[in-house]
Amino acid sequence: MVRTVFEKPDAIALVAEVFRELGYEGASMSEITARTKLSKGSLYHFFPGGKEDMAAEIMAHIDSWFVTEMFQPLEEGEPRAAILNMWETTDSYFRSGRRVCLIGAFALDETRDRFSSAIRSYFHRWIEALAGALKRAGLPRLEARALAEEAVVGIQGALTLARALGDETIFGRMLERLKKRVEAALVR
Amino acid sequence: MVRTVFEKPDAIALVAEVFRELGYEGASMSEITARTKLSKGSLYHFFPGGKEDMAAEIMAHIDSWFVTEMFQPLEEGEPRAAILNMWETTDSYFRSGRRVCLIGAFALDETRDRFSSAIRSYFHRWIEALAGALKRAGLPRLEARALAEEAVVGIQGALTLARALGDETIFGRMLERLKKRVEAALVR
DNA sequence: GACCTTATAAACCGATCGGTCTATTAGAAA
DNA sequence: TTTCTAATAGACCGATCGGTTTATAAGGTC
Repeated sequence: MVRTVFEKPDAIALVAEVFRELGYEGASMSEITARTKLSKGSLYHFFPGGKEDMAAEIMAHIDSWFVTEMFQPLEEGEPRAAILNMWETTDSYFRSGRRVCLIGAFALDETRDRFSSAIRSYFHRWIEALAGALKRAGLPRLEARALAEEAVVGIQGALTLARALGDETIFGRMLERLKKRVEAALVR
Repeated sequence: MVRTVFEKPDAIALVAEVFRELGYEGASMSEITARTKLSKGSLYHFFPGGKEDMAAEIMAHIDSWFVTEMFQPLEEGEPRAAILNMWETTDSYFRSGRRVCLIGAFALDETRDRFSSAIRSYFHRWIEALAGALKRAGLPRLEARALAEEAVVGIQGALTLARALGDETIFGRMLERLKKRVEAALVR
């Protein structure tokens, strides 16, 4: 009998993709084992707390990825470069809109109540980090805040519509518009 | 024993609210009976096809509501008035962001595959209707198309973030921004 | 009041749910 | 090579799933 041995980071990434595709309730243990090829034994070995544990670890993993790749550069780095990096990172992470935002999806149904603080802090930090960078790049505080909010809203909305319409181009168009708007505000 | 007698439109509205709160997979029959006070007998009387039937009827109901209240005015009425009506209707329908867009939520997980054509046509018609009104109000075709897309994207994104952040004000702010942007484009 | 259609209640069904448990294997350490 | 721990496989569990069925009550029509 051939057995594949996984390590926890791989398990997190594999299970994450199933939650992304099926949602929290839709991702049954049998679907998770079928799609990831991880047996129940493996899953409960890595995630003793079951589904809720999996989701929590996945969200923490996503959050820390965004912190290092996007939020910290926005918070601490050269603001204009960090903002340009954000557009790039967003486009590649969400695969030009073909990939769902798991944290955004969790926010919509009752799953939100289980993970409300993780969900809230993810989006809050994203908006605040971007607003901070915009301010350091020269925008007045209120304008920076509004523009940051609008960008994160636009990204989430575009992800929803990309899937709803089955349209591979809408996400890129929206990202381009947001980028132009930010650049226009900065040169003004 | 006291029995309450329902009619189908009431049943649709009650079940819709449960799907909205729990999502398609999360809305189990036991949760639906508990929250709506409709027994299984009643539910399968009104919806012989079960959950899938319920969801399909609910989406059709929502769609036809939007057609009469928003899309047809945008398509046939005086464009500026219809657009103003759209902001109002959107704000009140989504209860200033406290209410989830069920069709948008269905688009995110595998539920989309069951109802893909209904989901696609709802958003497609919304964008096209708004783009048409903007064009009739004087905007060039491409600009009207882009602005319409941006408005629907912004509404969906604001709904996601309103729930994610537990913020009752973000939806109104976003709607106001979109409205301003449309008006600015029209007077230009 | 008799009759009939529509709607309701709840017991019941097999299938699947999330989760537990035991036995076994892979692979690093000595 | 022996030993030990981390990882895997899958049978098994009670609870809940979506759905069916039977019996009964509501409420309009005559």
